[in-house]
Amino acid sequence: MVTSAEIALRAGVSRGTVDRVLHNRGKVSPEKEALVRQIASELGYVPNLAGRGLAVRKKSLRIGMLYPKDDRMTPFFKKVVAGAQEYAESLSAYNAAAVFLPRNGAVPAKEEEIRSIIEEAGLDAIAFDGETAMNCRQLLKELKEKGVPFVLYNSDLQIDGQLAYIGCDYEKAGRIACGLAAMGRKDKICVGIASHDFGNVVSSSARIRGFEDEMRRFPDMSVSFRQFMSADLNQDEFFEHVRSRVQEHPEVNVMYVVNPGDYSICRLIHDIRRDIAIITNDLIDEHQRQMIQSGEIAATICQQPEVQGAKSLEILFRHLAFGEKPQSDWFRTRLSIIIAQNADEEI
Amino acid sequence: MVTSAEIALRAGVSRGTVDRVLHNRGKVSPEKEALVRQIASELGYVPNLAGRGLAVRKKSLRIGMLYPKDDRMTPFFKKVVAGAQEYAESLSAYNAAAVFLPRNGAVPAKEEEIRSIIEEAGLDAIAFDGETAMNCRQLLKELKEKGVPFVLYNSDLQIDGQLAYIGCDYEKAGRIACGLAAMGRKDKICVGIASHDFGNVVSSSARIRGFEDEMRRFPDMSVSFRQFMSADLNQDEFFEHVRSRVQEHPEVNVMYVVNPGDYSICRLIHDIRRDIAIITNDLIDEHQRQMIQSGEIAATICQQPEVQGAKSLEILFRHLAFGEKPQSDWFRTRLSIIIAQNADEEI
DNA sequence: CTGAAAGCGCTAACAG
DNA sequence: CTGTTAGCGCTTTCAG
Repeated sequence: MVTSAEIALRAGVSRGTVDRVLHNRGKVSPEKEALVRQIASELGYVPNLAGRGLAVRKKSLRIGMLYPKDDRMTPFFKKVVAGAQEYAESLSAYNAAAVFLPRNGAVPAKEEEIRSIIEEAGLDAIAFDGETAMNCRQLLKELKEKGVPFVLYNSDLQIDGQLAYIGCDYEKAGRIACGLAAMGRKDKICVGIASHDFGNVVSSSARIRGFEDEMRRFPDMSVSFRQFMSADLNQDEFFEHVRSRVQEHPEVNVMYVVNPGDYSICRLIHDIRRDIAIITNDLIDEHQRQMIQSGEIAATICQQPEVQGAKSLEILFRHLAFGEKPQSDWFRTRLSIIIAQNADEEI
Repeated sequence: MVTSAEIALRAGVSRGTVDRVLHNRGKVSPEKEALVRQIASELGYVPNLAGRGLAVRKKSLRIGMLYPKDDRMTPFFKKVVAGAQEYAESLSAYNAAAVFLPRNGAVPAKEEEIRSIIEEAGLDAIAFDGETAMNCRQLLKELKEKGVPFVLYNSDLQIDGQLAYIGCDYEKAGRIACGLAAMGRKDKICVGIASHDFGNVVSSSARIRGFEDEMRRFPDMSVSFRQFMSADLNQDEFFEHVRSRVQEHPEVNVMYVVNPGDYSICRLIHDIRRDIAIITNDLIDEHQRQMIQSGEIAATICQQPEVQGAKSLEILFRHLAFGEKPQSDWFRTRLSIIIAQNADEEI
């Protein structure tokens, strides 16, 4: 392994100078700078992580993690936060810390509210979930200008300035669901789609788009109905609507239940007609796991919520601590297929 | 974060003594030992990895990685070794190194051959693939007695002495294959099983056992035929046997092709009858990936070969360097389901 | 603009 | 049996 001392020796300068060059910090004469850079690249210098890890303690870094907290969202984001929390423990070795910043997820984010939350916390970097970020565009712009690094996780936003987006490819998730819907079926495939939102949530609509796009591979597949939530419905009425749609469409043999955690809908559908294959997204609940293991739910597509939380912090920390840029501006979490026989895999 | 210096201070001893206690090294008076242990556990002491990482360089550790190398095995073990090699790069930061030790995989391992390979290499720890280990029981016993740590990877052995087994649950892989075979099918499911071995390889027979055991969930599923390799057949004759079996059994609608990399068999089957769903194990070849994406192969179950290589080295290194015992004596690699829509995922 | 030096936490060699 | 010390590679502060 080549060390910075080795480079200093060969370049006839001190380690301090090597460090200044390699971190673009302070002034160094152009000749020395060029020499150091050349020797470093010739020798293939890679800074030692253990050495850095010790030295970085002086920075006392603080990284904020925003997330929506309310009854409906909790199950999914609980797992995101759990993943972040586990990673956060490892930060104490570097004298760094994660600061968890819940916001009221029952109502849309208010930019001023978020601004005060993060200013109060005194942070070196921040992770935003996409839904929160959506209402904070001005704030994000300011962070970019001030040079405070931030990432977006779980759902993306068409802005620039973020260090990375961490999350799955929702269209692909929809395409995988479609592939599973088609698997093994020789007869006509008639799909019902139920989504417990107003049809405007980015993740759901991307999944449905992916599903319907992938349908072109399967000429015998068609969508019989789509049932969304709407403003004039309450929870029970939405359920009733799903029930009647299923009953009105006896030809339906596959239901794509788009939203996470809606296992009560799955039970409802299963109770009407046992021969409908139900495909869902995200496995976040023990009831749901049992329904997969028993066959009530045919398959589920998961998007690694824990990894989303952990990677968001990790990318920010490594950037602050070691100056690392993420390999790509999109860290794609794995989309895994869960069926009865591997439902014990991920929590 | 609590440091060993903090413990030393509170216990009124030196850091050297704390270190001796915490690593069971050298002699310490019983009272001091008890005091140090108590304070350490009260404070929840966790050694700092960065500090250790620097200090461990003095050990100059060498870890051996045995693997079979021949034309037939190469594709799978190439990926194992690639994973190990990538991890090995990170070892240079700790002044440690992995030593790769291929053996002739075309013939069964000879214990004496393996013994001389590893003695020559001068190793602190060794990773054995299960097939090699199977013929080296005496050697493993000696390693255990000498206190040289070793792990088994890819396939397990009923012995004790290894630090861990790193690999998948082959029976579970078979059960997953069965679940996929059943997915969406309402008609009778008739399965043909083809395995490019003599029916005695541990991994294949475990997969078939899992598959057939899981069949009890599906009363309408049955096995029409099983075709293995045998000593009096060459490659082409084996293929011909598979072909006639498929032709003799027009009722077959699912083929379980057990061995990795046998995509030529898959093509053969697909060419006979396009409506047979083919299920395979391990995705190790670009041809195979294309066959999944095009739908010629319906699904594949993968076992993370790269992780097997990397984790084998990691477990040994962390044991030697930091005295860590693995959390469990079986590191289970993930069994993931690959279909056309997610075939771009793992290489 | 540059070098020297201190110190992060841990381990091991060396004295006592 | 126990304390002291050097040093792993890196960053940063302090002099110059």
